[in-house]
Amino acid sequence: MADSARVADVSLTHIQSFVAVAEECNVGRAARRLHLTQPPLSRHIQALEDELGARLFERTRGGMRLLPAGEAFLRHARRILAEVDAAVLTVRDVAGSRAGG
Amino acid sequence: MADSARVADVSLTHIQSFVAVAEECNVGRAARRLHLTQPPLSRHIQALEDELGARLFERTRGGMRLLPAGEAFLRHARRILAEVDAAVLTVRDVAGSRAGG
DNA sequence: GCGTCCAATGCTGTTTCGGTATGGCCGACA
DNA sequence: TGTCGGCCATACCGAAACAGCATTGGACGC
Repeated sequence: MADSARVADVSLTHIQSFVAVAEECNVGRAARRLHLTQPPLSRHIQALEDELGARLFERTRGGMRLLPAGEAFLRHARRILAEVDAAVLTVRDVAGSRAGG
Repeated sequence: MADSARVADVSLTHIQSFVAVAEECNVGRAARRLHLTQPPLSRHIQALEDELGARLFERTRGGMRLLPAGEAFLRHARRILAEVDAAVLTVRDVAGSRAGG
């Protein structure tokens, strides 16, 4: 259909979850960092992998290790989050400067 | 705390909704384009404005017109969506080339 | 074998979300 | 002036999504 490669069902929440897990190499720790529990975070990763159609982590005995696809995604993920942050700040700045003076 | 300006509750869905409305200058039309109905889309915009703490559109008699804050956000929004698209494609490419050969 | 550490899964209560129906506003037109 | 049509916002409700708890299952160390 004409919807092309639509942004799919990837959500910012899933992306944040992914980055946290990638950095901690451990779902439980990442969960705490996100003020979440392990099961939903585990499902976030699964949902993301499912949506992307690619496995992002290797489940090892000790935790989670990034696969090549995961490393590629991580670079984009960080940029996306940074861009969202920038967008929020920009808007608040523009609106603030108009409202404030 | 260190969560600072965290990506907040802005969601990709809201961003997509915003872009559609910005381009159509009309909630109903944008809704159809997104395979949605007008009320939820109207709520997306409100939620986004609420989250950002800034009004993005001026509600005029004929529809929606971007305010300065909205124009600023639109530029970021397009970049975010493009970045997400790129991320998805990259991952599928990396995973595909490894799986396929 | 037993205890430990990890991620995954089953289940459930709550929250979120989209759709329908409706309201309020304003201009066009007769 | 009264009606019609187009617009966005709100009220309400049923369905889907989500987080948390409890538990399972796999792998290592002792």
